[in-house]
Amino acid sequence: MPRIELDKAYAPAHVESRLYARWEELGCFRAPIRKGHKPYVIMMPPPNVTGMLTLGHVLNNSLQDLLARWRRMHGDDVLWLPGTDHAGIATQIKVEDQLATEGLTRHDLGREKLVERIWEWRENYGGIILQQLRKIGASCDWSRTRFTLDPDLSRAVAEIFVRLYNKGLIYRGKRIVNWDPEKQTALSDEQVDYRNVQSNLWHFKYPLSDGSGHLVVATTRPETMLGDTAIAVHPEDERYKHLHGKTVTLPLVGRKIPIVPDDYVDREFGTGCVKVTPAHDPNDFEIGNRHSLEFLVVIGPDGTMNDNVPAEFQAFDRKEARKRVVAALEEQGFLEKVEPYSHSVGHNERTGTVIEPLLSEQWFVRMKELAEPALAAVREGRVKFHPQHWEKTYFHWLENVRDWCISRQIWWGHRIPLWTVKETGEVICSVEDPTHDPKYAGLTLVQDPDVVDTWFSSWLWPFSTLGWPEKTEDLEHFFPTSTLVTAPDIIFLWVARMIIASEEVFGVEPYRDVYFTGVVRDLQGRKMSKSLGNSPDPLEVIGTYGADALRFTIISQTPRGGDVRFGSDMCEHGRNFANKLWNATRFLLMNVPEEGETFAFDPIESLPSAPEDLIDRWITSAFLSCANDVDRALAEFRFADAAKRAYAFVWNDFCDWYLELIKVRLQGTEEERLEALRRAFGVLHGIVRLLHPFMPFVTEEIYQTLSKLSAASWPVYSRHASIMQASFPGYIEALVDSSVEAQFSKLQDVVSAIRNIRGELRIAPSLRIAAGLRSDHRHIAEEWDLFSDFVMRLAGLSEFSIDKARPKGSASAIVQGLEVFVPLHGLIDVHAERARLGKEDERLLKLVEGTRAKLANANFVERAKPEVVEAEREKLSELEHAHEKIRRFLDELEAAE
RNA sequence: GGGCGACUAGCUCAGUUGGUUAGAGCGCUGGUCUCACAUACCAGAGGUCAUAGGUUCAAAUCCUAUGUCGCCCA
Repeated sequence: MPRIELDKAYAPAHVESRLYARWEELGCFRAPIRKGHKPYVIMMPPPNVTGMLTLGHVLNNSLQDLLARWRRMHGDDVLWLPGTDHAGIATQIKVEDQLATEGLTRHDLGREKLVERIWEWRENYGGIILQQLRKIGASCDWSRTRFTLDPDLSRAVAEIFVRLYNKGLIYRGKRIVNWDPEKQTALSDEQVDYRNVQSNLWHFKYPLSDGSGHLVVATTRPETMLGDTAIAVHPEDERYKHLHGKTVTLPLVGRKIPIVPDDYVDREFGTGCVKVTPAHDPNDFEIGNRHSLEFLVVIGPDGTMNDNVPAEFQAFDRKEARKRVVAALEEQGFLEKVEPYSHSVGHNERTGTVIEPLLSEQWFVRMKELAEPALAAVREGRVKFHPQHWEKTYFHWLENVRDWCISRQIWWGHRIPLWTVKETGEVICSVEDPTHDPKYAGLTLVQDPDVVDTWFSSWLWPFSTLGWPEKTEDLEHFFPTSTLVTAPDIIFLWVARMIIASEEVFGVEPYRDVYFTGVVRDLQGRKMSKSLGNSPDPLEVIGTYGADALRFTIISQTPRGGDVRFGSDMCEHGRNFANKLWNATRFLLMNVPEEGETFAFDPIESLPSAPEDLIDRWITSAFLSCANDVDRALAEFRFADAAKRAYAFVWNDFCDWYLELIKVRLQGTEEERLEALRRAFGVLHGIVRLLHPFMPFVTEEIYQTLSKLSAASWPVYSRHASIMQASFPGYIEALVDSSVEAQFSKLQDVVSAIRNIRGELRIAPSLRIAAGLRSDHRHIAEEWDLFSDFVMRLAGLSEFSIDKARPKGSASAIVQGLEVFVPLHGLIDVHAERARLGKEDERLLKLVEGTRAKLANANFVERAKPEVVEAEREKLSELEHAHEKIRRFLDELEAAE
């Protein structure tokens, strides 16, 4: 077989799409249902169907893919289910905007046509994001892709609605809702974004009806005064006690409204009197209920003043009405003062429209009792949050949960499955459309015009995607799921509600673990946003650096659940790492025999135990420890730790030390050479499997190369069409040997010490020099003879003398009790060496003194744990020994001068 | 106003239950195109662990307060 040659640098663009296509062809992503295999299931948080890939998605989905690939390599039946969300308001807006360019509104088209149009839009542009996810290597089961408006999922929505309705958990209520006058729909509390707004606080005089003076009220919303139906004061407020039960006459309107005592009033705020507008403020609504006040709606659904106000204000928009009311009050002498004031105002989180609290009839879910099992699930640890502190937020919300307004006055979404019989007023709640039911023949059935909140379908996602309410094989095998990876900002909107739904329907939790990612920010710590233009396009980043680079960088940058600061440049980290791995492979391949018999090696797990060579034993041991650490880190959701651990092993241990060391053996006899190569390839085979979940493409490409080279000789169970099917490196305790690792670290330290001398003394790298090693305690020749070739190679020596006398006038160092020296032979700067030793002398002196002081402290010796004291004593003796030596070397240097 | 989280090298972050000389990557300085990789190699500099108290023989780590920043809720 001809030698396999790799490009000098890894070129991701050449391999990524090819490999991804192959994975799909092989059906690698399809979730199997196999006897004796544990399922491992992740439901992808469905991105909006209007969505485009952002770095947030990259982070989120890279982590999901990491988990999916890792568990798949452990032999689990992995299902990672993708899909999109119909995103009611966002999507409808998108298409309405499109219509607007044609000069049309949704009313021109009518409901049916608009919905048709939106489906059309979805066919053409919807779900681009799912295509984009393929670019990062997402290994989700595309054959099971779901959309929240799919017929199956719609049925699930109707089913849950009917169940809750029949249990009395869904009711129709007249409440203050968050009304968007522009889109003309209600929103849930969670869809409202409160922003601080600079405005004014207006103080108005309301005259007492008996003519005995006036009260002053402060408000940020003058226009609502037209709908005031009371004045409230604190019951204990001495200033106003005598006024309870009296009335004031509302300026501009002339209505007499009562003064009521209510605890809600903050005595410190303003004058301690508040105007009460029960139909336009949630708090006033409560006051209105408590005191049976009139609920007077003065602002209509379109945000203009309605017929319930004096004619001069009717039909004006909220903003204009405010101006006119203030002007009129001022003119008539009711305006006491205006002061600048900043307060928070609700906005539609999607469109930014100012929300109008409005009294209207909506459908609500009664949350209190549904919340109980969901609270218990997390309290009892059946669902675990990572990081755990999010539990507090979860508890706080659920313990104070309010009823959920689920009806939306838009057209794109799941219709509410309720029909009213026009003739009888009977209400039918039914999964099936009853219109054609013979039972109602001859009667007119009118379906509720509203749709449900999008989240009312998303909360079923963990099981509606598996076919519920049908009892499917998928549902049977894959539910409950395993892990949810999502952002904490939807902990209420989605996470809590999924747990609620799952508890309600199945009495079990929808997943065992929830991992909350952080927010991706720019390098200044700002949130990525379109308007700031600080959000790099992930696809461009992939084009520049490669998908593996982006993934690896973002994974190793993610602090546990903390926010990620990200700049595209940072992807160099991942790109360089992929290239490093590539070149390590390239190097080994260059050493494969050119012609003759097929070269064969065994994957690391198949290596015979206890190889003779210390270096082989060391790299094997180090690799297995690393694999074990990575495995554990992943199991604990410490993704960055896992990535960093693997990185450090591959770069420092494998490339910097191991590959450099085996170069000696690669220049030895043919037998030595092949033996060294076989071991090295065995380790590399383990490394690519270890890294595959992090960097799927480059590892697959290398794996394919290794297969081509040698698969014929591998055990059948380790021959795979794709690395995805190979096993994640396991832990073989017998091959992990800490004494070997300790011994090896001596070799490293000796080499480093010589390099340090070379570097500090400015000895040209090309200059081969002599160096030596000795110890006061025992003869070390035997042990170190084996290593001398390696030390010579790594430290650039022409000669390495072991346990021989140290020539006067040497540069020296003490490492692990060993004396390392480099004879100066007059060609080296004595001054520099003195400076170097002086620095070391100072450093050691400080340590020695510090340690002595510690041990001189009777309290320490008495109270600290004996092993700590003992360790401290040992440390002192070592430090003293080293320090003495350095001192002596310094003296010698003086003498030599 | 209430709650949560963060503050460690110029930058981005590690630092497990208090206990060897606080680490890494990038950046910086000096040197190398050493036959895998300059997307690299070798060496080096750089930190009173936000501040002030406290607990302890011992604090980056535990407690309290303060400051700065961020997030959530109202």
